[in-house]
Amino acid sequence: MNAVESREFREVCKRAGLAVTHQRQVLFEVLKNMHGHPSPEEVYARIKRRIPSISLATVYKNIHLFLESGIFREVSLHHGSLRVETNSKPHHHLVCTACKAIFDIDANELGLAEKTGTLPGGFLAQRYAVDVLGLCAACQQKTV
Amino acid sequence: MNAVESREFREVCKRAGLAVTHQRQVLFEVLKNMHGHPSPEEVYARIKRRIPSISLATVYKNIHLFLESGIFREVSLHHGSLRVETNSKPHHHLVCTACKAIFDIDANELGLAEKTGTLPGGFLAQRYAVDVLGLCAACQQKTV
DNA sequence: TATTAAACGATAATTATTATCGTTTGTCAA
DNA sequence: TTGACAAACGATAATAATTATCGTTTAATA
Repeated sequence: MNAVESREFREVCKRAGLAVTHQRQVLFEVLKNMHGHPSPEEVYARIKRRIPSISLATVYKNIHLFLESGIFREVSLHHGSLRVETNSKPHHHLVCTACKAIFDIDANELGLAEKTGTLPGGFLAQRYAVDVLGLCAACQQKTV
Repeated sequence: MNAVESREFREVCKRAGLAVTHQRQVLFEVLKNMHGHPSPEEVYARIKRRIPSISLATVYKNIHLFLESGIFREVSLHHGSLRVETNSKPHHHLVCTACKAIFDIDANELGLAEKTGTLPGGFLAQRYAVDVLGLCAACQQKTV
């Protein structure tokens, strides 16, 4: 990491109220240089090559801090335990980023023009699952 | 459950190649009558009121069978372990329902008209996370 | 450079889920 | 109807992912 990147990282930490530690800095770099959607274990394996003594717990804690601070995002907004969809009508989800509540919205009410058929790359699109992220009415009140 | 519903359930099981058991039938009814996005534990609590001796393992096993057979869906397509998004550009996901692979696609390449601002119900929409479900090129070959 | 809060590493604990296994039940053919 | 056999069941052990705890180390800042 060069001087400019290092300064940037210090800025990022300052904004998030995080101390600048070696582990945190290397994790940041590693994540920036990974591709796709790595799991904490995969990140841990990678960062261990640079800091063999690092703990898996430190990786988890710092990934969470990065997510909370908006420095990185997670792939699935509602990962965690299995949930069954009981609404059989075509619908999408309104996900409140504050309270994590999920509301259903009818597909036609959201009115997206969903392209099915073959997409670039040869992917055959069959169905769209849309999460609209934002704030529910109740949480908008609270944050005012 | 009346005679018509019972016949329907038998049909559903026949199509899925599943035996018609009492536990399975009650689980089916309970799921049909629940709302939202219940977890297996919540379903278990509910079904226990009608079959106190039922095992949590049975609930899990049958929920999975229902999901595999397409009788119900699960809320998140890529639930399970935490994944970090390393692609900082606005993009969406192509999710292969066969091999579970996730490919990124640039938001503008997908070209959805995303309505932000306040939606019906007072939800403040800030960002869209779209999963396009279908089959990747490789899996289309296999299923031919 | 001394103080203090934050972060670290090791690891125990927890949670969600899956596997195992002996017993029971549903299916199907005779 | 019944008997054989596969499927499903309940109890619970095992596993995987994640989080909590706690004594030690390190960074912030006065």
